[in-house]
Amino acid sequence: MISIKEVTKQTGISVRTLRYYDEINLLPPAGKTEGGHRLYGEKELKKLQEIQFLKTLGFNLKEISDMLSDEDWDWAQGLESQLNYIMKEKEKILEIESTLKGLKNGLTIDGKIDLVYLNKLIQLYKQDTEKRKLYREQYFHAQESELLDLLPNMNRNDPDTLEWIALIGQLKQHRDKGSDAPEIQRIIRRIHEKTIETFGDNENFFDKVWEVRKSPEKSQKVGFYPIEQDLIDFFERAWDIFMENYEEE
Amino acid sequence: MISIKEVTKQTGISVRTLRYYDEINLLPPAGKTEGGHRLYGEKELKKLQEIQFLKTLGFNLKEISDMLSDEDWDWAQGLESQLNYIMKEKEKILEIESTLKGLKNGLTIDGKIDLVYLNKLIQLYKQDTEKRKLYREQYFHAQESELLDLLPNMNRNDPDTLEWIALIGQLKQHRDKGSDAPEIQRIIRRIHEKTIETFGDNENFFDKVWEVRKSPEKSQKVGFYPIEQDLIDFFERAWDIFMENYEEE
DNA sequence: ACTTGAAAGTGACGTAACGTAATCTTGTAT
DNA sequence: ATACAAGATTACGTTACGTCACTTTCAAGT
Repeated sequence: MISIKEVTKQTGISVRTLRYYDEINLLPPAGKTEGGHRLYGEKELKKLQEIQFLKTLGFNLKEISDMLSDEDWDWAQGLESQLNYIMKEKEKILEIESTLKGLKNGLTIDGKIDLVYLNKLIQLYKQDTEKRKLYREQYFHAQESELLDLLPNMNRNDPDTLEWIALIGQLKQHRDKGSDAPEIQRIIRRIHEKTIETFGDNENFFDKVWEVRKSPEKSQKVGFYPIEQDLIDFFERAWDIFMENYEEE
Repeated sequence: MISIKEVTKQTGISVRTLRYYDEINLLPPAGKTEGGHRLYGEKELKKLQEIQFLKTLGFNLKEISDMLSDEDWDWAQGLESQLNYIMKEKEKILEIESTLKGLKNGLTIDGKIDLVYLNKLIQLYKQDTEKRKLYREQYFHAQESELLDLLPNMNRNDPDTLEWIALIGQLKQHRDKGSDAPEIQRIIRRIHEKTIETFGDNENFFDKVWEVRKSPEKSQKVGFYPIEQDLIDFFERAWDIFMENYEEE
């Protein structure tokens, strides 16, 4: 029989917790002193460890109580349903993660956030996975469709995507300097390089992407992140200027 | 100006929720009727949508309140820290998932669960990833080490692992029938087939695995799931019988 | 035996975001 | 004018404890 203090020392579990477990009858102490101080034995220590372990599995105290008190508890069933629950939680978390990343990327590009608009966009995105796929396949071949995923994807967070997004963001930032300004042309050069790195010299594909990109409706249907029309126009002008100089060399 | 009922119709949000948002001053109604009934306008509807959206991102109402009331809210920072938080939650969930799967598999093999023992095992497993790797490399070559992961791994849930586990479980179930019983020999035959499917005819490797498997200490160091000694012995006898008949053919 | 400080006891309130009564008042359609 | 739906207020329940506030018990030293 050891004191409550000893238990907390050995297990790291707080006094309050032990009192609470006593209160809800999950783990009553083995006995009490005359003065009413709780005393615990080996059996209780073991049960305490079991409780802690089951807690790490995400069970709540009620469930744990049932499991440990019911001699005929159906572990297979219990674990299965807990796993189901956890898988659903995982799905939720993964969705949140991808939405957050999308938001971050959108913020980098736009500098501000229209929450309601983005919400709609995301709802749309979730619902229409199938439709979007069909629409994509109309415009692009199977191989090309894979290439599409290399474009800024909003929901990814890898260095590659980040650079695309950073480039578009920079473009926007310096837009007021005019499409032939050296800063702009430097950015365009990098975009050009990156395009070649990413897509090789698949010119045809690049043109197709550009055609879709230029139409907001088509962009939405394929699932591109929306970029303001005037930024797209601005980019096109800057791009043309760059290509003229580029071809002269 | 629309009534509270209209709002719930349009948004699906409960009356209680709206009252609560009013109470904590997150979303006060645009006005009230003489009798004190709440009235909402377009602005409030939009804000409500924003709140709902931010809630799906895992923010709590206090945070949302701050974000929406502070004109200079640092979205980049806020999203970043929320993403951090979510990533930690994801880690937790993933750990729970893998532990639950391990438990399920252990249950299939043993038919019962010693929670404290398993807890220790899992703690050990988490701590000693590095040590285990080193130990593995002493016994097995690099390529072989990859093959090891094809063995029943406790924390995986793919059909392949499940079949290994089912086979071991069946073996245990019918152990009382003796190592030469037809049921046992059928199971062994399947194990033999599966071994060849998995490892090809890398006999040398299989012998090494077997050597480690036969020693509980070595098994633990390499990270194999613990199987009772007498089950291993039983399997060895059954295996020998099978191989004799097999080689005669 | 007496004192004293640490350890333990028992309430009771707070947390997050509402759900769920219970009871009373207001709005509105007939 | 009346009836019935919709709304208001108040308050308790939920989870797993943390954190006071105040009182009592324990163990050690004198």
